[in-house]
Amino acid sequence: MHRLDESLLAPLPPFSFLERPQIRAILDRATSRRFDEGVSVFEEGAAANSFYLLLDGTIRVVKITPDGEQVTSLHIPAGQLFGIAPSLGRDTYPATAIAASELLTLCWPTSLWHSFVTDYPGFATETYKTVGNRVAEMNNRIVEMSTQHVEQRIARALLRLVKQSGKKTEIGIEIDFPITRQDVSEMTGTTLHTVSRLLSAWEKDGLVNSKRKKIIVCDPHRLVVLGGA
Amino acid sequence: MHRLDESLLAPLPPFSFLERPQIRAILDRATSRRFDEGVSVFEEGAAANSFYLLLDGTIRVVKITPDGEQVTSLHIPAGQLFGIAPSLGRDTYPATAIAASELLTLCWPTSLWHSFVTDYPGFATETYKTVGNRVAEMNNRIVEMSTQHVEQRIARALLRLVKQSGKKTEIGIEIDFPITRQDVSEMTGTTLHTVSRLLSAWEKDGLVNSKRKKIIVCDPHRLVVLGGA
DNA sequence: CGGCAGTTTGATCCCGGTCAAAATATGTGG
DNA sequence: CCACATATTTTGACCGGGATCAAACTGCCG
Repeated sequence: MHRLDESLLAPLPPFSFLERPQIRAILDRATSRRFDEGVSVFEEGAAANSFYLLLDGTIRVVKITPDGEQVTSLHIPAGQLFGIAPSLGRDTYPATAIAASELLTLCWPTSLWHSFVTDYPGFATETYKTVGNRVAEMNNRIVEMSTQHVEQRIARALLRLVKQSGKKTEIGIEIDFPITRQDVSEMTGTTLHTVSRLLSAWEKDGLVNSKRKKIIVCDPHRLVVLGGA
Repeated sequence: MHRLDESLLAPLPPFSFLERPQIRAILDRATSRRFDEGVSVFEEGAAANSFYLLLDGTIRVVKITPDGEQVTSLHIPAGQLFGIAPSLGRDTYPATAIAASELLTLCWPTSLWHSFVTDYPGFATETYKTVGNRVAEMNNRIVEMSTQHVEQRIARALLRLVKQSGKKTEIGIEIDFPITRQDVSEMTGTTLHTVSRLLSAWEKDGLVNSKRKKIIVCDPHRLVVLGGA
């Protein structure tokens, strides 16, 4: 295992209050792991033996229903902790984490969680802020699903992805990991058919520009309008 | 303010690890507050000045959309903490808490949160378990809304309420706070009309027995079946 | 170049929302 | 204790968004 640089962690919220030696200590106990696109980092219900920091790539957090349908509850962008079941007093992962793109992660055994929380000032606070944001996002999802039509939900889903993992191009903002119509439908509780029809229509209107596994939002503002006043 | 008894808190999870003197100290800093049915304890977006323990009654956690629609994201039964925005690093309440029935609460200023967490062993851990359960419940809501039909969602919503706040009667298990068709529709993302129709049909089948603002589940098992294999 | 993974598009159907109105409880003041 | 106002529930008729079924099309990779 090659030695990781401290400047990697210093700017990230959970570690931003720490001194270099502390970061060094944290890094020295970390394992670096790579995952290919599509593989799962851990599965729902499995023993939560490790927690992770996402250095590069995007995580898709999914739940799988008894009859095999997938529901995407969240996307996690680079720079955030994930698999932090212990923070909520769980000893098993509440959902499956899938690599939406090739991933680079740091990984610690869950047994270290407690010492991180007690030894490193700000670690707990910052971590719970992250949890808080995710809870807020889930809450919004629930409100959306209860009150909005499919078109609005899809518009908002795209905007969320763009805000979180958008990469500027000349033509618009691109979602910088591979994403299919099916993926979008699993985020919004619809079917790939409906998503396809909608994207086609939006493409005709110049709102988006999408290729196979790629979506570029060209006119975010009009998408916001579609997403509901 | 009359003196509260320590045996009130001792059996509740967040305090179960504490000694009597510690509980005494906590109680002495608490304010006891009563709320009438229908009033709101705090509003979404308001400064989170206090956190609460629900001694008696049921809380309905709602979000209100820009166009005035209400969405119920959670019900909280007696014995649990609520309004614990500080635990997720928020300084404002993420949702509105409404008294589903007459309430009795204890209330502490948010400024005490930090000292509770650091001074009382097990307090943080147990609290985060509660948060974890609520997150899990929200996750389930999302999965349900994405994959299930209205009938299944309503069946599950009733079962959840019955499990959480059920009171046994000769005829079945009764949801022990006033609840209207409208309330159920706000929990499931439907309309009161659909809920009414369904409840009428279920009543004919002997599955439930409902009066104005009252729902009694007579045959939970068949309801589980309806809720999805 | 064959084959799979992803996308598009059409045709059809039905669940559940919307509109409308009446029936039934509950509460309140005189 | 009754009469009226208000809140909740019920039921019917209708309709439309989006799921479902079906099939063709289009990259893309080995």
